[in-house]
Amino acid sequence: MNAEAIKKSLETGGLRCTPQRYAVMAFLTEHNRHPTAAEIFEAVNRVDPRSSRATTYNNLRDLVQAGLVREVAVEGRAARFDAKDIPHHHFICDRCGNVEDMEWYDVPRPDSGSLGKRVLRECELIFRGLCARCAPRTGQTTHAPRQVR
Amino acid sequence: MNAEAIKKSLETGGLRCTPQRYAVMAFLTEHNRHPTAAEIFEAVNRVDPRSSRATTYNNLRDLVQAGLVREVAVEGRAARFDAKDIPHHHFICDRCGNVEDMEWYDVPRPDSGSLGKRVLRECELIFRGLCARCAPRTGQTTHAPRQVR
DNA sequence: ATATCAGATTAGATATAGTCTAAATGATTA
DNA sequence: TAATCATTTAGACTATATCTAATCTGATAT
Repeated sequence: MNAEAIKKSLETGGLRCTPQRYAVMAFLTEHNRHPTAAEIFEAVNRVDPRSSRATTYNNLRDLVQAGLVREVAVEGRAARFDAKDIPHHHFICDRCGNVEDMEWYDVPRPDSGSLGKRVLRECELIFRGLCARCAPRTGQTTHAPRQVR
Repeated sequence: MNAEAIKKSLETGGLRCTPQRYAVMAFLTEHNRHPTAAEIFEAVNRVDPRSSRATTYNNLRDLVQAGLVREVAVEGRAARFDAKDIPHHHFICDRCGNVEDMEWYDVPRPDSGSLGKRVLRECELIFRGLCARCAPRTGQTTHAPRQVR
């Protein structure tokens, strides 16, 4: 996503394209490593324009509300963020907590009976297990049932 | 799940059945409202045996590690817990953050190609939208893209 | 050009959620 | 009984995120 596209997507989302907001969005589109708010704050402050911690959080919240960014809550760890450009699912590592993108495929929706009066917005598939780096290692995971075998 | 069954499931998970641990597990099997750690702490302290905050957290972590309890991270809110007795998916309300059980159905797994060297433990389906209580109301959601229509 | 004003940014205080520590207690084994 | 290990506890501490009140910015109106 280039500068113009980012600018446009912000405006489409009803958000003014401020330097700080742009920096957050640009960082997220350039890195699909699902950074935490703290990492984003650090990253955008390594270069101008600077941005305070509060602003980073404010902008992340605005971007999530506008539907441009997704917030991924991870058990026992800081939330992670990623640009919602290409649809995808997530793989969360039991051991290191890293979030990785997984190829998207359609998810069967629940039938309207079990949905009741609820209004469904999206179906999200989360895979859990050990990531490629953690799989070869042994030892205990931090946030998952112990591995039975 | 009766007292004996809870006791047994703890022991199967390699956990001693202490009064405090039992109280946490019993509360979770009796209430499928996905309480937070704070709510569980409060609940088990309304009756004997009392349990400190640290113990409540310790026991929740032990129960999760033993695979008896599931921890559900919710964006911007405290984690929620539920007994893993009957398999089910989750519906998380954009507005109030409540977690509700949804009828379980089999999820198509990713093909081994996209999985790579990762080791898959489970596939979790999360539905998002507005719960039955929030759906009729208007106004802004806290942690979700604004509703376009 | 200047005034106005809503939105945005800021530093730092505050709140919330969860973990850690060290001591005491309780259960199990030798 | 003595030794050992797991568990519990109160309260300190850490991490994550939000709030506050002052200031700044830039668009629009005058």
